[in-house]
Amino acid sequence: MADIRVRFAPSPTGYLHVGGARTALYNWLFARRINGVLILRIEDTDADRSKPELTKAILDSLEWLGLNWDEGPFHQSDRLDRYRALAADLQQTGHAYPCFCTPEELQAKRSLAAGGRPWKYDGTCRKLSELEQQTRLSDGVPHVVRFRVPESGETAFDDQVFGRIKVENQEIEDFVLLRSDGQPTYHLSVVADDIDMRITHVVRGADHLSNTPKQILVYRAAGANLPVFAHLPLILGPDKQRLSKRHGATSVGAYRDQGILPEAMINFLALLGWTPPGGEEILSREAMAQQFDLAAVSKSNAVFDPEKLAWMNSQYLRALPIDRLAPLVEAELQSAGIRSTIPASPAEFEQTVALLQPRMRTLKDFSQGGRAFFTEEFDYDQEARKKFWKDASLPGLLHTLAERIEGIDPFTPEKAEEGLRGLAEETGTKAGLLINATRVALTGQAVAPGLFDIMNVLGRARTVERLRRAVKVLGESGAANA
RNA sequence: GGCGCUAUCGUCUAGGGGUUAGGACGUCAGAUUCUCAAUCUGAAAACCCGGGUUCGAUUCCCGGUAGCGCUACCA
Repeated sequence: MADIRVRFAPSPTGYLHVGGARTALYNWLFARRINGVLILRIEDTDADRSKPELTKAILDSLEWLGLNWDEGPFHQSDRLDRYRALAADLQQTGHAYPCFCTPEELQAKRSLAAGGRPWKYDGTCRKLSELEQQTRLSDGVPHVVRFRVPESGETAFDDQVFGRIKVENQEIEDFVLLRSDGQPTYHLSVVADDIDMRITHVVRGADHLSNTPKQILVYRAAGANLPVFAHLPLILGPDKQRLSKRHGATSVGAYRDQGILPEAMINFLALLGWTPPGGEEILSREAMAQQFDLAAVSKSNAVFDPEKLAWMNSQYLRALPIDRLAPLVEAELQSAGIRSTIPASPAEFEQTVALLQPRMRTLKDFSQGGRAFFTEEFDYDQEARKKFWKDASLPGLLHTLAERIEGIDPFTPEKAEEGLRGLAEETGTKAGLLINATRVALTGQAVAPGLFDIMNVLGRARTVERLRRAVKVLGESGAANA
């Protein structure tokens, strides 16, 4: 396997979105599989829309995902001379020509053409005589450089995912290579770079499928060998439209902020368009890299399902060793503005995290549903109150319960359970009623771990305190509700 | 509009000329009982339509339809 070289080439005009992340991932998997080289290239030739801070953000996201690269990042903005030189060569060899049509003229022709739809560049400047070209050039008339597309024949290639693709050359217009300000367009820079960087496999989104014939024409005009192309189906929103802001979170960073683990994100993304031969759903990136195959990539677009991502995340979350999870939870609490003082020691903190771990879907859940385990500043969930705090005997019962628990010494969850069940029996209440009400008192939530496990991590003093606080709250709201 | 590509449960997909069309998420129902967003069990749920080829098409071919992409001095 001689020198396989692939690249991931994002454009810093936005954050790294899930589609781009999957493209990066597939390049990464492909490179790892065959021991190739992955190159990172920043396609920032659109000076107006490219932002340096977005480059930084993209790099951060890649790093978070654990997708490392071997060469780069290279910036296209550093290579402008190279593109201009190639454009000059292509003019030299007759594969390109200067075009003096102004954007306004082109726009006018476009809208004139019935409905403005089927227009393609009419070749006005293609027909210019040598003399006329020279004259305008030396007059300094602004111009672009266009590629001279053959008038007949067809351009075809064998895509690793989509199979054979062919297009009649007459369907392709004389596209722009160099803008009037000297900036290259995508078609020029991408080909120049892929040639110079000796890219052997171009793995990118299917939105480039239709562009590929144009680029092949440039490769040939430049006298370069063609790479292998592999286009990836697109990732769509729930409405089957291309993923965009209105679908909510689409950037990798947004999912990181929502408490998704990078491993889960990677696993989920990998399965959007590819299934390992064995069909397993949960697999490490190493396992993926061992089995990854471009030819097995699906041809149809995939809808991004946040629900399945959340499920996948819960799988990874519960499989995480506690010593790796604890720091993540700590960071989450911090970013949620919770100064965790309740688990007094690292060991207790881990114990609390471990208790919560099996039922959490994202890191965020620790600071939301799990909030009461880390701070006294928590609210009682409205639904939970309605469901479990409606019995009139509760204030009295909780008051008594608090007293009994206070009297347990030494405190153990078993003793607490004995005490609670004893109280229930004496007063002729169902233990469930008391348990559920107490859970709300201790955590503010209807949904939480087993009650005596909760008491165990909270400890006696805090349990008693919260029971008393609940009695107070219950008294106030009881009056209000009556 | 033109050109290109695609089409299996709601979603991600496996499969393939004869199958009970498999799995996963989600949904629903039961179980458990101290809550469920945990766990277990079960259920409903798909081959876009029309032709052709064939003994037999969901699978192969053609057409239609739909969706997506490209159609910029964006990438």
